[in-house]
Amino acid sequence: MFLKNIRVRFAPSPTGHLHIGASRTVLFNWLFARSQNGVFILRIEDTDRSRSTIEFERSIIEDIRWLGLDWDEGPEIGGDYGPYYQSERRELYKEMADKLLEKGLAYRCYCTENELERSRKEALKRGVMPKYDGRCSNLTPEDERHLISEGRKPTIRFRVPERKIVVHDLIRGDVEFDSNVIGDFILIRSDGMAGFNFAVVVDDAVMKITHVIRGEDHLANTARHILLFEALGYPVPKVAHNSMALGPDHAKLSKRHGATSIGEYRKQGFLPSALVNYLALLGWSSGDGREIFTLQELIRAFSIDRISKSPAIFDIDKLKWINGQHIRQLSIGELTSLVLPYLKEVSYIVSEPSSEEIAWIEKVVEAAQTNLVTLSDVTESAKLFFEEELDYDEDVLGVLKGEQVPMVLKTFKETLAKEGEIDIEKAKLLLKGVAAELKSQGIKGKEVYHPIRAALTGKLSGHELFYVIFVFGKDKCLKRVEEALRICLTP
RNA sequence: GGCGCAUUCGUCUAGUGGCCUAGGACACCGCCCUCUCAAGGCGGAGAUCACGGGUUCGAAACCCGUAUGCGCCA
Repeated sequence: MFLKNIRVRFAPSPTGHLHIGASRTVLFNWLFARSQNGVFILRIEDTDRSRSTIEFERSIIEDIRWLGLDWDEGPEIGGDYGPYYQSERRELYKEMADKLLEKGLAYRCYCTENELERSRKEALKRGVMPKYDGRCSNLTPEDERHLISEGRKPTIRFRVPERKIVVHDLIRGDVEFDSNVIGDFILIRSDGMAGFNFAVVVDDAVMKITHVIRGEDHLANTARHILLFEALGYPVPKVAHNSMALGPDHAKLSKRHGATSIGEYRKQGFLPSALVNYLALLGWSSGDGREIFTLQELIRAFSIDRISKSPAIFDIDKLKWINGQHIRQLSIGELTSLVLPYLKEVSYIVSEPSSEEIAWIEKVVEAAQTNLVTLSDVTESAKLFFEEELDYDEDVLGVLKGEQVPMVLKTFKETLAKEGEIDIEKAKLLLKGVAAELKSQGIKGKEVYHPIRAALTGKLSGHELFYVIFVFGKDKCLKRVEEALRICLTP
């Protein structure tokens, strides 16, 4: 049933926040690990010290956790294959590079940036592919001594063998590359830091990664990786490259397209379960047409071979729809606690609410639930319940001036006055009763409900009326009806 | 410049040679429900399966080429 001893990893660079594209990759890795009873590893690729920051690292970790994805090895929890920061693995990279140097599979290159740049331009001018020409590949010890005496600091380059390389991609099938299009690339830079391609391979090899699931942008690099795994004497992990996430203009998703980081979606009031659900659908499908999933359900349904090959455009409308679906599946209690921060933000709630207040807020939430697309919509939806003053606009006043209105409101008021505590069922029945009574006097549905809505809310649209009565309670309703009666009786 | 990947309704996708006069979902439109806005239910419109050649009795599906988009290398 399960593949054996699966180990996968997600390896972000802390040079920015966790964005949509990357979070889809984490998700796929995590889902694969969980569905195969495997191990999910988080590794921080902070080799680029100038661009990496601790703030980004924290933000990425926080966002992954918020999405509901946990890791078995990595930052904060450690593991048997650490350290899980590339910046702490310099010695290892050096050791591995030295091994390749010894075996003659790598060599020191003393060319300077300037020299390389010059030959690159020249190649370009001649219309030839600009790749490293291997001029340092056969230096004698004497040559090297001479170059060092000039004060040159060497890089270590991989001696790329002549051969065909076939990448067996789990999503794309076999992809063939010819190594003669790859120049001898840098393993260790002159400052001693490992190059990206070398660090990834060393880490994946030593951490015993069995499956590499990552973005399509690394597909071509995989040819280099395979060469390195073999040179180092490690088994080549299985690879799967999922497509890119694009903006509506088919360009790679970026700031121009609005919110790109997971954190921004969280602030806007998207649920982690909805985001994960949408992300899964963006480039994967269950095959049976099902679209709404919880994380647990995704684990059961997931398989790598159902990941699609073509790039996917991020569609905020569909995300919104899925978010609404997830919001409607929440219990009132759950939704209430999720919505509290938004109510506090606009000062509808100022201090920690008592259990009595919570009970009332839950009523508000119940009324609002089917109207919400994002959690933050609650402030708009619940406005009516938190603001004391009513502002009747033109249309509303028009409705209140209707001929039948005094009678409707009086009937409503008198019926309500006889009631005790009001719950949803009672509110429904009460409205029905009022409507039935007035119907016998020739006043129809709309002429009943509309004025009552206008009187209670000052609006002509909004929540189901019985919710309004339920949330307001008897006294507030009576007060508002009396106010409205005064208005409609004033000529 | 070379190499690689991709291409089915506006968008995400189903589709692994006959079930495809191409199915579903979002968005859009209409109807129902209803005091209203949503939600929900029902229905509609929307894809010459990028294009051109083949292979085959039969192709969205397999092969070749072209175009476009994207990526990688430096």
